Amino acid sequence: MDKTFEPQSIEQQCYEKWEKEGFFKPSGSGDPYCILLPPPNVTGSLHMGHGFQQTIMDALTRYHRMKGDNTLWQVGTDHAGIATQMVVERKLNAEGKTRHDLGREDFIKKVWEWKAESGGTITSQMRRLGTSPDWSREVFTMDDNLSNAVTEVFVKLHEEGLIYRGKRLVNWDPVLHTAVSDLEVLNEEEDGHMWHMRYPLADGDGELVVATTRPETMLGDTAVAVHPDDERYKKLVGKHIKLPITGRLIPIIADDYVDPEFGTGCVKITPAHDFNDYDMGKRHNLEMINVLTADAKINDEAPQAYQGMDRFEARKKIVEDLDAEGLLVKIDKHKLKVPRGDRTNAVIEPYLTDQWYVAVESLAKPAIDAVESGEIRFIPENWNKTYYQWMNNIQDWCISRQLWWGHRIPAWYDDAGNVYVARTEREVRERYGLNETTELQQDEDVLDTWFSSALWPFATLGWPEETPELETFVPSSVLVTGFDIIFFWVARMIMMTKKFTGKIPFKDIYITGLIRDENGDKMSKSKGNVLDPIDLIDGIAADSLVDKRTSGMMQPQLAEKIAKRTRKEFPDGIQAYGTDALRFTFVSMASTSRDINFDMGRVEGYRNFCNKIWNASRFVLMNCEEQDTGREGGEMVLSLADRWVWAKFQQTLGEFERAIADYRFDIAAQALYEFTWNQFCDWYLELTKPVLNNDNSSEAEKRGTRHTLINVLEHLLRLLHPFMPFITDTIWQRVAAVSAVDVSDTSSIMTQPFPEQQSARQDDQVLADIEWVKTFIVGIRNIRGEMDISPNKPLNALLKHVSQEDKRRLSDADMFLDKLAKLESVKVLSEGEEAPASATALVGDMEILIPMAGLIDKDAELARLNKAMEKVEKDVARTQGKLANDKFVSNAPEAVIEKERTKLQDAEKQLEKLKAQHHTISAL
RNA sequence: GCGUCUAUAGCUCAGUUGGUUAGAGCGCUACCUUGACAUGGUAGAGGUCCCCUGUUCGAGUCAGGGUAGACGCACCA
Repeated sequence: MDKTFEPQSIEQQCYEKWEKEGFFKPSGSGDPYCILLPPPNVTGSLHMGHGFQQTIMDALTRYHRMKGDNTLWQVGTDHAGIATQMVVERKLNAEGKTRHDLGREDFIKKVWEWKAESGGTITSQMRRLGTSPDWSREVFTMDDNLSNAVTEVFVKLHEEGLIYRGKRLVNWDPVLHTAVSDLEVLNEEEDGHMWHMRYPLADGDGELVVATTRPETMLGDTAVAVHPDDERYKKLVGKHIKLPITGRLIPIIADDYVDPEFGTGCVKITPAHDFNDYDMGKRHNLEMINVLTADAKINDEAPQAYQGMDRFEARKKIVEDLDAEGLLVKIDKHKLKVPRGDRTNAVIEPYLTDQWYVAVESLAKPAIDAVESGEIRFIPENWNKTYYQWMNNIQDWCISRQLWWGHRIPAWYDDAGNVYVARTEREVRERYGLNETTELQQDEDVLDTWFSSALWPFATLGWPEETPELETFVPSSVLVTGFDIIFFWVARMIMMTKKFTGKIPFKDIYITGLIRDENGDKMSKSKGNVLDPIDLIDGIAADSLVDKRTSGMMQPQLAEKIAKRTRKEFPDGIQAYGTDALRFTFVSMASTSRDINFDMGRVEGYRNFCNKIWNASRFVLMNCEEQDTGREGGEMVLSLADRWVWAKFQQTLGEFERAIADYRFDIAAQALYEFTWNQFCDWYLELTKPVLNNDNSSEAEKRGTRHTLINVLEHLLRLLHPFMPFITDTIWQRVAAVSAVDVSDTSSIMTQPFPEQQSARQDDQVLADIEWVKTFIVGIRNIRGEMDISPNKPLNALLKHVSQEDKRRLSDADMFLDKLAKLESVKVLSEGEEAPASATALVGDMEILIPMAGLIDKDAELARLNKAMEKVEKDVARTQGKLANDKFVSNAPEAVIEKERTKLQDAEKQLEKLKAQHHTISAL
């Protein structure tokens, strides 16, 4: 094995083998365990959020697979209607064409071509991450079987009256020319103005002043509203306004919705361009005049002077024109929420169009019940509040999109405009008795991408066919996803899966935090702080990283700043840390918090951890390969350390499994790290050396230690495997051959069973014994460290107050003590025997004395003692205070009081010894 | 307006139902190339647990109030 761990040299071949051997498929036996991959956009490439969530899913998948569960990780990609269409359109634009030049059919062909070429990016990146989904079941949301499911669901919901078509005000993206759902609209507060405009009464008898943030919509005003009880305007209700510029007559109406305190108390009503006005228009039966085109220009409903003008241009002109006529009262500064499309960032326009909707209320009810009853569990739990809040106020879902890429709506129109819904045109004709002479046109619209995503839990498993997978893997075990798509996706899956299978889609919903940069900023192209997980795996030179961060920017003016920042942060680029280090970083960051600041220092730390595992394994192999490890039998004697490391391993295994059951991957990772580095490497490996490098050790002792070395490592690799698949499998190949593993199946650690709890190996006595050994050794090292005694200088130790148990431990562990503390001799003083002036360390009641002659400086030792006494004195004072408090003694549980008493006794004893020591030394 | 979350070492974060001296990694200091590993070892320094008031024998942990910040939903033209 190489001296340092080189991840690049092992990962690729490992993965190819796993996939080729079919290790990712469900075993077909055991309890079902299933995870659905949230399908990434087929246009996408792997970002830190994917890396994070997929590492967690893969860890769970590998863990359950090793546990013997019938484990399926269902994988697939999403056609991502808007995103994909935009990507391909942009490519066309670069060639000087638009999608309209191609026409619908050819454009869609182009998208499929693009998908065939570039759609595999994200799945190949997933492979780099070591994920182990069942690729043989990979699906795409536009595949025939999924498309059939989409059609089926649409038709069924329509039959039940839960899908309907209607002309309503929708959120219209004037750049994309499509309706979008409420969720796709982001409302950000922006600086704007409030214009106060004079609306003269038609009878010439006065005027009303209305206040608006959107003066251009006045072209579509069909009323002015006041509050019914507003004394100022009461008598005007029923009269008419002569609307400026257009000259139309519009009524003054009364409605509770108007807040008399706000603005002037008079509201212009534009039912076709404002959601509240729309509702009021319905209530009062007002005319709805649409004055905008699909790209938000003024249409020909408006006076000619404004036609064809962009809405913001028209705003300016209208304000000018009103001002010229003396109808502009004032302009105030005003903050308002501006709706923008989440894809285009264009200002969204409420727009009157025909769209398809899902009536969600009846679907929401069972979906709420499923969480309230505890059948579905959010982790962390508080996310259910977010879920309830939305579900209890859920609005009908606009599912039609005026795009070309997506599932086309299975509805057909005849020349008279009648609409027929069925699976195919032929079914329409059969069902509605239409012969071939009736011309039918399929609806031009496609469905919201989330409509098909909502079917993911059952459509991927074969629905509407009744497949065995559907039977076995619905509900799935856990959904791992971010809180940003609870409404978009999670809630809708629950509704649809309940509706169409009667079952819940998943039992647990593990909501992960959002990965941010080290300053807590969201990673974004425009901030130039994006990290690519693949760059952390492979490394990247500074120049390449700068190029990557500054190319293809929406705002090229930021490039210079980003380049500078990047060079400052990564003057030497990013090192190649390898997949296992990155994965371990992800799991160790997976605590319950909502935002996770990604810290490069941790990746480096965990890369070092990989190297530690690598080198520890080298040590083990060096001592076990071509040696007798007890594989073929033979007498074995286990040392105290051997028995201890097994006990410690058992403890760690328990902690790990508890943490995984609680989805506390950070705790699980911490347990692994701590055991591997601080116990196995720092202590156990050191403790094997006195046995193995000792001519006095018997062959049975050596065999026992080698056996323990290789087999604890073998178990440890299996324990680590779900988090660090590559390094563990690579090392395991060599370890297995020497260990007690059955050689008939050593193809991969992946297919090995997960380590099991063995009560025979739990041993509290041996744990305490080694604690004693550690305290002994650390005590001596302490003296060395603070007294500036070279670690190479052999010491002679004297022991005072040695109990029977100390004596037993001394005899069991003497070779460990001699070697690790570098002792030349250990002598037990008999009671009353005089000791020379010494530096001391305490192990319980026992005192270790290192004679000072020629070694130890008096003042240094006094300083050290003073420091120790100070600590203990503080402790004594605190504990005494507690015990002197009657209230504490009478109220606290007996166990707590007892603890305090013991503590005080120990501390007092210690203090006494330290004082005596101090006294002796001072007297020198 | 309604709701959720966060504040602990220089930095990034853990800290279970209240109960020993509040922990880890990185960084920092000193020493050490000891035959697994300098991507290492040994020893160490470093904390007003955001503030205030309570509850309690006892509060980083519970309650109330505040400060600073993040987010979601609904919104007044």
